[in-house]
Amino acid sequence: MEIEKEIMQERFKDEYHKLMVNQLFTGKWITNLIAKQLKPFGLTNQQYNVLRILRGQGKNYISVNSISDRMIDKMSNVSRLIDKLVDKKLVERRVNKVDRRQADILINAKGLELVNAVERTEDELKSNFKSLTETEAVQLNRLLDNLRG
Amino acid sequence: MEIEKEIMQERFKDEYHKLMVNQLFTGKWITNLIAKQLKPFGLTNQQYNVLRILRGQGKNYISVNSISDRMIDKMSNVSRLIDKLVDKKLVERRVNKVDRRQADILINAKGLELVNAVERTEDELKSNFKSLTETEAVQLNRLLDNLRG
DNA sequence: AAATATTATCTGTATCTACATATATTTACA
DNA sequence: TGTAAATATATGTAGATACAGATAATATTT
Repeated sequence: MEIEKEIMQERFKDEYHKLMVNQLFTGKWITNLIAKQLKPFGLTNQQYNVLRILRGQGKNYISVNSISDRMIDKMSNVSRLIDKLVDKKLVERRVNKVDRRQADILINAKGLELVNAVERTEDELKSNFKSLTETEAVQLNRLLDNLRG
Repeated sequence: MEIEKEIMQERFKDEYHKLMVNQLFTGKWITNLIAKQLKPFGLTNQQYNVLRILRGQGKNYISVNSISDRMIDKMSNVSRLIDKLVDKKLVERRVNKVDRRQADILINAKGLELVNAVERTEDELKSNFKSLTETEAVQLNRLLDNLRG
């Protein structure tokens, strides 16, 4: 649907202003779709993002800072986010032996199983985007990258 | 910058998955830019969004529900958001005489002045998007609308 | 008209988020 | 070596957010 209709606004000052609003709206739209996908699994979007990052590291430990660098939403409290995942027994945390300031994090079997279970529901999520052809998706990716300069 | 570099991920499963991540990342990027713009004015992104909606209504009162319909982020607590704006003496709230369930909201002079003051700083915000030509902006808007189906 | 459903807004609660600051450890360098 | 600076993570706090449910007024049905 056109962004004008989504937020009942008839016109924008210029194409850039419209783009800003459209971008914010679409970002929120996807965030909510993912939140709904994750709800049955008891995970927040950020927790899921962290679990996927950890899965990508395989059996290698990774520091809190490195996780933050790889996150979509580079928020400030990866610490407490990890706390939650430790509480849920999805990841392990231990002090790095070489640099004792550093906390090393590793996903465990239960965590892996959970990410994989979520991923099995991806088709339903993706069905929301199928109105774009792959060519358009490529084009959109390129424009978004350009937008951020 | 390419999204792969922004989040240090080498590859995505497919172009749609990349698009989802890119869209979330870019949405968050803009959200943060706006938050920074608003900080000196003591407003949150949603408060600013509401004030602009109210300004668009001129001297007409508008209900809490209608505000919600027009918001970029259609979150659940417009009530408490309005509370904040009332506390700050930027808007007025009164009970609708015809339908007493309904709360009518109106922006006041101080509120108008504040939105206008923020808007005078828009050029700096927009300078972040100038890497796109207007043609590309039109194209991006169209693709985002298509993405949401 | 009384009972029921619907609508509009508000409130309670747990959790999340942003920001500032604290703590602990390591590095740099005088 | 000893002290300051830098780095990595954690914590305190205020406020924002999502969700469920409460309250109040209006509309609909019987």
